[in-house]
Amino acid sequence: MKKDVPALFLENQLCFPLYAASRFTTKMYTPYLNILGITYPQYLVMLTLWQYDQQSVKEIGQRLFLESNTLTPLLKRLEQKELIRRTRSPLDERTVLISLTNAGIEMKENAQEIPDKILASFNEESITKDEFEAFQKTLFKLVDALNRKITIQEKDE
Amino acid sequence: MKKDVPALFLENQLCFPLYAASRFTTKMYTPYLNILGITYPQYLVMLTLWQYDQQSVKEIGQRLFLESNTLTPLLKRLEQKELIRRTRSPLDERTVLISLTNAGIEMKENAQEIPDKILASFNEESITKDEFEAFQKTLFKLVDALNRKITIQEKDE
DNA sequence: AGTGATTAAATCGTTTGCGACATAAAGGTA
DNA sequence: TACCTTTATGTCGCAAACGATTTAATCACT
Repeated sequence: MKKDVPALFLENQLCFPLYAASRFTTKMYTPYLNILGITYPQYLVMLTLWQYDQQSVKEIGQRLFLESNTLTPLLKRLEQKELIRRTRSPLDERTVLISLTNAGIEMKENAQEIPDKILASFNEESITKDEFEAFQKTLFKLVDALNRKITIQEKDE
Repeated sequence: MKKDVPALFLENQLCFPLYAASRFTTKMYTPYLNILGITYPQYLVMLTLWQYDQQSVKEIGQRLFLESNTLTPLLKRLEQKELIRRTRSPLDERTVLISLTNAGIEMKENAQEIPDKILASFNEESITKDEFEAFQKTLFKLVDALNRKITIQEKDE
């Protein structure tokens, strides 16, 4: 006597909304990022560089949960835009160190206003501050839990 | 005297976790979907067909917030796998009606267990039921709000 | 020093996601 | 009916994601 629709409906209620919300938020950023001439994933890489300065591809990957197969081409595009530099580490020739160019550093100024504008467009929404903070908190826990699960999953193979 | 890091850090706290959570959840499904031989977006399309039966590309797009430029190729792949049929509507030759084949209908049985397994793997997590439900609720509101914003944004152009 | 395992990037192929545009059918109006 | 607009798909090109594999450097251990 298993219920039929509910299961396939219910699951829709976590994974799919996350997928939709993620795509929507990316879209919210797009007009602002177009002005800077970068994409959303490229913006995430710039964020890590603005925050933590020079670091290896590996480290960027650990922060964004991405690997070299995604990052290498993306970083090459940022290099072409002359926002970053890619240099082999003299200490370990395997690692590629990513650092900001002057143009990359300067872009931070113009990027500064983006979070404000995104947040501002939510001011009139029916989501209270408490609700928002609780949401954030659970979201963090979720990302953390998922990250652990995925890591286990990968180890199994 | 603007604070520098916080803004670019704070914004990191909504858009990026959503992006990460979405990618992680997709990854959680992958091993189960591999058995069925479909991808996660293809699974979402199958879900709408299992739930609402025959419908147009447009309708599927409205449910998943996707457009024909994404759906058409994806649907052709599902057609190649003989899970769906694509037929022009006789009433309106512009619309393409998507319906399930027998194989597509049968796959529902095997897909049934997936949500359970995903949920089960969260049982031991430190997220309470109340917390989870509050999270879901806010997530829905967020998707709704974002959807409205995006629609306005697109109208502006 | 020599050699097998590990590690960091990179490459390759496939599928998405999406902006911009094309095509063809249907609707609306003079 | 002729013509203009709207609508539903589809095509194209680019940029992610990501599994699988490759390459080259470093490590670990004898």
